[in-house]
Amino acid sequence: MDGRGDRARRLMDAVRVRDAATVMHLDADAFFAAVEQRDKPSLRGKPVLVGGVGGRGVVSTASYEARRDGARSAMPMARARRLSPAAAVLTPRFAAYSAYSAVIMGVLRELTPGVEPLSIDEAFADLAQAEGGAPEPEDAAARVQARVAELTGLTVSVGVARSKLVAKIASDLRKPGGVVVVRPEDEDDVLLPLDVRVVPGVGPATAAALERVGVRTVADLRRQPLDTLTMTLGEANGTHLFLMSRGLDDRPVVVSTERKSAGAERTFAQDLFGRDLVLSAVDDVVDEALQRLERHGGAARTVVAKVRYGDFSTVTRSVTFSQPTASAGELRDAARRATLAAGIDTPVRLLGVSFHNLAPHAQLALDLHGTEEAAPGADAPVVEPDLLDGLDAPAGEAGAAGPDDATAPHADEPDPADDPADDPGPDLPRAEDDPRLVGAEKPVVGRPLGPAPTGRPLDATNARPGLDVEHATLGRGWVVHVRDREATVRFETATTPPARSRVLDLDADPLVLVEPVGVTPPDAVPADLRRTGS
DNA sequence: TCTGGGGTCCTGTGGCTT
DNA sequence: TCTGAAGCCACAGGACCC
Repeated sequence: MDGRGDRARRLMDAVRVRDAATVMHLDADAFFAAVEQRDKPSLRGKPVLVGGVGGRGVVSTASYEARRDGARSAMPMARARRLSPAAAVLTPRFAAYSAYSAVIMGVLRELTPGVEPLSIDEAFADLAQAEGGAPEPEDAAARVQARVAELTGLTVSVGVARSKLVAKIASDLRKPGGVVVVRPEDEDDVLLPLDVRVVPGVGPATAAALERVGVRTVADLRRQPLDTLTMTLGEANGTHLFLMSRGLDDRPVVVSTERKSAGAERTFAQDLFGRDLVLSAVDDVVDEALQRLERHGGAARTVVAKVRYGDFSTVTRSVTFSQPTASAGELRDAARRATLAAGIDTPVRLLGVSFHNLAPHAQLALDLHGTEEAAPGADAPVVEPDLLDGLDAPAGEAGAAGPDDATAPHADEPDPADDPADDPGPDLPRAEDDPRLVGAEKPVVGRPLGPAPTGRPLDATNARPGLDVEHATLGRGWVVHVRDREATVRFETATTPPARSRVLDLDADPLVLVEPVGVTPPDAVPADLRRTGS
């Protein structure tokens, strides 16, 4: 065997795969849409699209009914609506999804302490860590499904195998509501015929690169020498796929992972143009990013600004401090500088700000004792001086930010006359049929849309289809649409029968935006999943 | 058809230091 | 003093995931 073959052999020998199917992967089916159907009984069995309801929105999740019409995740919402014209289009309610997610993760933790949440609707569970030894995979999967259904009314798909890779692929094979257990001796039969695109890490670009060397299936992939894959896909990705095609994956189930970054970004309904407008919008995005940062340590050393232009090209620029800082002022300044460094001379579609190299507040207090009010430059980020000048320069004296920045030729202002006054929408919330709703979704230029604040009275400016509201006597319901001072609402919840929609005059019958009702967490319900004697 | 928003990870490049 | 190599780091862009 030559040196290259030796390398591949050493690589394979270094992987220690389990000898039994003890890694479970759980995936909630059409999660966002399923939660909406659960909380809104009138939508059960009907097509539902959850995602951005504005003109530039995309679909986060399509219910299975909408998928039958051809709607898919990541599809532009406008196209999904055309494919599924009867679908209810709803804005995401992350607070509700988080509550359901916590219940599902809790169900897994009843089974084993080794639970690794992957996202809001997915997790790995290490059955080998279960108290009393690993249960039978089919048993464990059935119990998890039953328990999730009992507590949330949702269905989940489960895969169990000896590795994360195969467990994840398996959970996707029989959606929705399926259980697929792949024992080691059956792995090749399951894996080899599959399209390479089912392998996690193979997206459109990698799939296209593989196609060029004749690889379409996992079997094709396995026939490729290690060198071919690393030359085609790079060292890390090539090595990864070489091993994955053989089911060689010994990544452990890790209970907690450290957050690496936190940020926010916003796409505007209309492109922004003009230095003042853009910088004002940056401030709003920074505010959101700072809130996230606060939840993940509170301090950061690197600030990255992202600017996407009207032609969808994207530029990022970063600013790094010598020490982490928790000063909102410093972080905000850095975000503004980085945005200017990226360039805002052409119309801006999206602005993003993210914080990296995170550090906890407490550590920061020691490290940066006394520097909070330090003179400019004491801990100055590394940027070109002309950008620093440009930020504070009076209009017309800006440096690299461009000569026209303070005198933008068409700096849009919010236009009160923009409010349409057309037909009311139909019963189900369909933004394109309800111009008021589209209008409400349009940001005041330079002021991106945030989540509607709860506790506020509902009106045409904060209405989004699907949000929870409460009426003094009619109780809880959800917004179908709002036109002027007239709101269409269905007063129903997860535990009521489907309700007809009602039209209310908001002056006579005010409604308040409220938080979603939670679901009962598993530790509040007596159960013993671990010992059910099989 | 016209492309969200939250992230992680990898790669190529270039500067700095030894 | 100059030069090249190697290692490290920061940066920017891109692919990918849900």
